[in-house]
Amino acid sequence: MSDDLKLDNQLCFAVHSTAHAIARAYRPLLDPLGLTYPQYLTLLVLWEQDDLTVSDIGARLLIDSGTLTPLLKRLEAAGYVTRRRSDKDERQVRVALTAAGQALKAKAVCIPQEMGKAMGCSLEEIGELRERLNELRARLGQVT
Amino acid sequence: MSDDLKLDNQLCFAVHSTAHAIARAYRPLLDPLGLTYPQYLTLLVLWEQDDLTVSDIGARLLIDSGTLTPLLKRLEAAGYVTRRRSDKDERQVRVALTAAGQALKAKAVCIPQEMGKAMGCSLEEIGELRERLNELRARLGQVT
DNA sequence: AAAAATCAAATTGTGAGCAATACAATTGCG
DNA sequence: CGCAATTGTATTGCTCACAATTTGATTTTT
Repeated sequence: MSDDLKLDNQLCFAVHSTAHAIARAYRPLLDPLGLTYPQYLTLLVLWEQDDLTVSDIGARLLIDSGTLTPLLKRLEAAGYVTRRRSDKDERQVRVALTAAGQALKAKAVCIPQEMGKAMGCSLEEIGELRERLNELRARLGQVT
Repeated sequence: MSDDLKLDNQLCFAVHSTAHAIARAYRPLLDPLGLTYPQYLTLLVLWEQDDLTVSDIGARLLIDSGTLTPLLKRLEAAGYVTRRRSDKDERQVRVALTAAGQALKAKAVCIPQEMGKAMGCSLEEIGELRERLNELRARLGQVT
């Protein structure tokens, strides 16, 4: 009898459950900012480069417009971003940070350190693990 | 200027996006069985040990009953499991595989090999990565 | 034995996530 | 130029995830 179907032998479950554990660990840090974890990831993208189209953000986060559109509308409702059609190409919606959205970055800078503490491992360990996961994701093929 | 908030420096994003990539990679394998990825994980638990309560399954998968109850109802509607109140403690709902649910295991045995191919790494690599993720998840603290 | 505390599941409400589809704008080709 | 194909976003419908609350059963306390 093979153990291939045992839950504890599945890499997929290790990744899956760790992703959930991470999202849960972020919650107490993000609640005070009124952000969910995917909203935080979206702002990370915009803090790095402002004024992007919906598909730019989707390409960065590897999610599609069906997920992003309602999420961006909630960020807009919260006053952190603006959404307006591009003049050049009216199919595109450009997403830009508001002053409040930019200001939020200052409150967020401490989050990576907090998470680093919660993860309780060295920077080398983190970097090593991150690289392995990125390789794995790349091998699993690109989206869309 | 610190790079702490750069998306590509975040371990959390590597885990998060790899988890999604894995779920997407499973889809073509699970679609023919009429299963979603979380439903597949649930059946992995039951194939290992049948006749568990909802909380037993939740403890194994690290998810709560609010997620599990509707998922189990869908598995019941698909004819793969039965749900009935325990005689001893009527607060508990015992979940058991039907004949169809047990039979499905035979069709699922090839899935881990298929995924192994898609991931394209050795068994040692997989085991190593799995261990590191499990340690990380443990450090992030237990649920509930 | 009755009341209180505890516990298990289900329910409700919000926020994702994706496939499929729709629709308008743009591009490309004859 | 004109039409078809493509592109970018939005919409719909289904599933998953969790917090908070509710319902009902069991155990503990008095």
